[in-house]
Amino acid sequence: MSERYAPSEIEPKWQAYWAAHDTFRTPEDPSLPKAYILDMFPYPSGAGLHVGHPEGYTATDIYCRYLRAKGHAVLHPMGWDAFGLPAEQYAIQTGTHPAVTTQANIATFKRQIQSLGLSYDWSRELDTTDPAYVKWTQWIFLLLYKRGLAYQQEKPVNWCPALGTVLANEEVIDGKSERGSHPVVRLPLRQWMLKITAYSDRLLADLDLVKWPESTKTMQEDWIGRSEGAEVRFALMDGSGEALEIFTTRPDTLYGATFMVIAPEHPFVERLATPERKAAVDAYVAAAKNRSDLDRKAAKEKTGVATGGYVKHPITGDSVPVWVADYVLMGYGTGAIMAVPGQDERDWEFAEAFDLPILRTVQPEPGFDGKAFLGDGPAINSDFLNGLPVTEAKAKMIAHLEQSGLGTKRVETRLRDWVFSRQRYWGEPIPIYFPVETDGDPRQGAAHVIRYDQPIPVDEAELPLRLPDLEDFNPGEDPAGTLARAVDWRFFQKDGKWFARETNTMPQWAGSCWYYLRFMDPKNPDAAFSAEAAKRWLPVDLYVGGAEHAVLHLLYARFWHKVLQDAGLVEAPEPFGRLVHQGMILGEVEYTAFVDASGQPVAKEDARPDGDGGFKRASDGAALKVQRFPEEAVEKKGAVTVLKAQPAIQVDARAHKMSKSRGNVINPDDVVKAHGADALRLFEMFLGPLEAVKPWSTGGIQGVARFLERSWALVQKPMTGEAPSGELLRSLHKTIRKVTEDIEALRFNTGISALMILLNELAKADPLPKEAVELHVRLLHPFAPHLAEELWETLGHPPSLQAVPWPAYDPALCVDAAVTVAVQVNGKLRGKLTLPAGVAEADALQAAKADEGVVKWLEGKELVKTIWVPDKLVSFVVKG
RNA sequence: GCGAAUGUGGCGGAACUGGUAGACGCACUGGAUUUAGGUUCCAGCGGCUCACGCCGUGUGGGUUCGAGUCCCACCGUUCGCACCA
Repeated sequence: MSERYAPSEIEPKWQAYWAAHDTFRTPEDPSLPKAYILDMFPYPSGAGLHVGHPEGYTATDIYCRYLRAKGHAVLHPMGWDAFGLPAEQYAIQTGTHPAVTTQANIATFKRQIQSLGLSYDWSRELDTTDPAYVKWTQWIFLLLYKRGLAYQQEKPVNWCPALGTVLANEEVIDGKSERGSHPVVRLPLRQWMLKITAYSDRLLADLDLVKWPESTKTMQEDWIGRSEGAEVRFALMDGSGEALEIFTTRPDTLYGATFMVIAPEHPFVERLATPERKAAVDAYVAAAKNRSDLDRKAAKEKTGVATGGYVKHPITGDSVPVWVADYVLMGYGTGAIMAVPGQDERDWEFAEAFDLPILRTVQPEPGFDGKAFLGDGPAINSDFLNGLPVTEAKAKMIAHLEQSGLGTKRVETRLRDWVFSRQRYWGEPIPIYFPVETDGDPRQGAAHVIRYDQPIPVDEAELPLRLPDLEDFNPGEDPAGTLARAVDWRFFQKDGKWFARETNTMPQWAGSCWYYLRFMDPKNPDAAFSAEAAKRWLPVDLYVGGAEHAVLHLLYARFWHKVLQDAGLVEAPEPFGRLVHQGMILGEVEYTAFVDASGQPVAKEDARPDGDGGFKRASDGAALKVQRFPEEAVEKKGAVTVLKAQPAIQVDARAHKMSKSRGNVINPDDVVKAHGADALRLFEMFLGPLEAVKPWSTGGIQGVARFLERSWALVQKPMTGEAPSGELLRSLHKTIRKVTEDIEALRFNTGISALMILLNELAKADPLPKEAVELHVRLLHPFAPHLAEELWETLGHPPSLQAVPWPAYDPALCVDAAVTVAVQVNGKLRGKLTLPAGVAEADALQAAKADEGVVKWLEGKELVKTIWVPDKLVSFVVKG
């Protein structure tokens, strides 16, 4: 052993020890309480690990090491979400097969993760691109298909020519692809859809069963967007007997419906447009079709045109004019609304813009001077509803509509079915094929028709359906995707007939929808996972991952889980019992100010956005740029930070997201090299609460590195065999309690702080009881496992420390013998007393009154009230 | 615009159900050790004040003997959603 703490020596040593001894293999013993602790598995990008990854991973690692020491059977696996666009794009550019790139990236990620000493059971490692895994992803797809939850639909989708793929709405940001910012156009295409909407009620209701951050639950609720209302039929006036169906959440306001609005894509547009209005309507519809989402968002003014047509009000029988406007969306409800300007802001705006009548049907509260009134109040102008508050009026109207056959109660959700196919190469092939009508060999270019209306599932025995090997990964111009070009793979003969395979592949979400299930039973060749494994391990007890997955991944995985539950494969209704999002680690704080072309700093107040993402000087329009200043060049002045050289110039002090372009990325490899994995782990945990967003600080790591060195030094000191006693004993028990409670609550920053306090005390102890040092090492173990193992060995114990039970504390020893009692007079602190714990009220009051700091504040005053908080505080209220 | 979170020293952050604000660490200052730098150790470190003391948890009000913590209004920052009928 070397003289000094040398992480570069001890860390590889213990990593090798753990690997050789299978220290973290999941115990089979069913008598142990189970704990399934899961990290969101990463996409192994070419950039390698980021300091953000170890944050969540270290948190779960600490928790797992603690639980093992507490005697739990811990399942803590790691794997790779390895399908994905970057590998495919790299393949397109270089011709390297995505599998090759993916495996190389996985190797890098694995090396980096292992260098952090994380306690994964690597025997359960999985990779979503592994055919043995793909087989079961496809199997689950077929399960969905057979349960009627997967269907094909021609859909206008977001076709991105540059990526050669269709993107989900949520993957399109401002009309560009989320990855790569390529332009996106709308195009109708045959798609596989998953009927997630069939589960919307359960996905909503079962959020009550899980311990998740409230914000995440709210986001899922909003995403599902359930609203109750009614479907109402307004008869067409053309004598066809057909009706315009609308959805409303405010059936109580039916009497206030002064006009109707339908979406430009609504099928009735043609029928309702009168000959004299047809040209205007057609022009509006055509314009709406060409408007990008960006334009639609940017336009605040309501636009629309009257069709000239009318429908019949179901109750009053009045003729109601029908308008076309793009503020009504075809994708929600029925694509048609009854406009009630009196109680709806959007309808009010539209009515004002086009001079349409407005009728209030809810009495606004006195003094209300707004426009549309959305609040509660008695119904007015509404015949049989008059006087009823909103909720009752709604119910009464729905009952009336149902009785008279004019409408029905209806629940609408914002959630839409999930577009599940991608026109990509690097994904799981969808295990479906179709009959082909042809006279020749379609592989040779014979004319053929693929009967997409007759899908046939691939036989389970034939799974996995593998991807063909290609040399050219270019998607080409065919939106049907890369696989459409692989004709030898695509077309095949069976019993003399030709068939064509589905050329769409699954989205990246597919693999991550069920990986937590495969981890329970990763090598099973006969099933996705066994029933026993599911019973033993589900649900996941703690799931840690980024908040960016708050909606999509977590909602999709819950959906699949519920389908599997219905199929009898899992019992637990929810996959993830407790969920925590680690906060992002930002780059180091940067100081910036505007400068002009000559490099002269310019005050913030003189800068204006130039409308092009940049800034200009207000006075002369000269272009300004944002310049970084070193920390030494700035100082804090009052509430603001300014340049030292020019205190009139205010600088912006803030931390930014780490990004390659900003050049503020911290590579964990560098930190490990400089300070060791234990220091990196400890520092990331010490930075602040796990859930908080926090800036990295290169200097700050010194603090934890010093702490580790001092822990090392402590163990090199002479020790006594005598048991700890007195205040030291109490400190030890208090620290055990604090660290235990903090680990349970994932409050690692304060837990580490408690260890630092203990170390400071131990460093001063003379004599130094060996037992106390051992306790420090045992408590340190989950946080800095390499050092703790090394010190445990130095102390003369056989490895591994992981096998040593977690220390227990005696609550009786967690209280101090003496307490400090604060004395307040009229709420202000006037003195402090040191008294024995559990002191009687009378004794404390007597001591307080006698305290010299307090006496002068009581003299000559009348004592009105005395408050006694045991062991804490005496408060006197005086008058005069 | 709507929704959620958040605001505490120069910095990251502590503070259990209202009860000693600033734990722990970084940076900084002084001292010891050292040829020197670094390391290590000791001490100090919210602001004002010679001091008694006063002020201080984004701002302004309120409740309370007592508010970082509870209530009301506002401001800033971050995240999410964005015409969802």
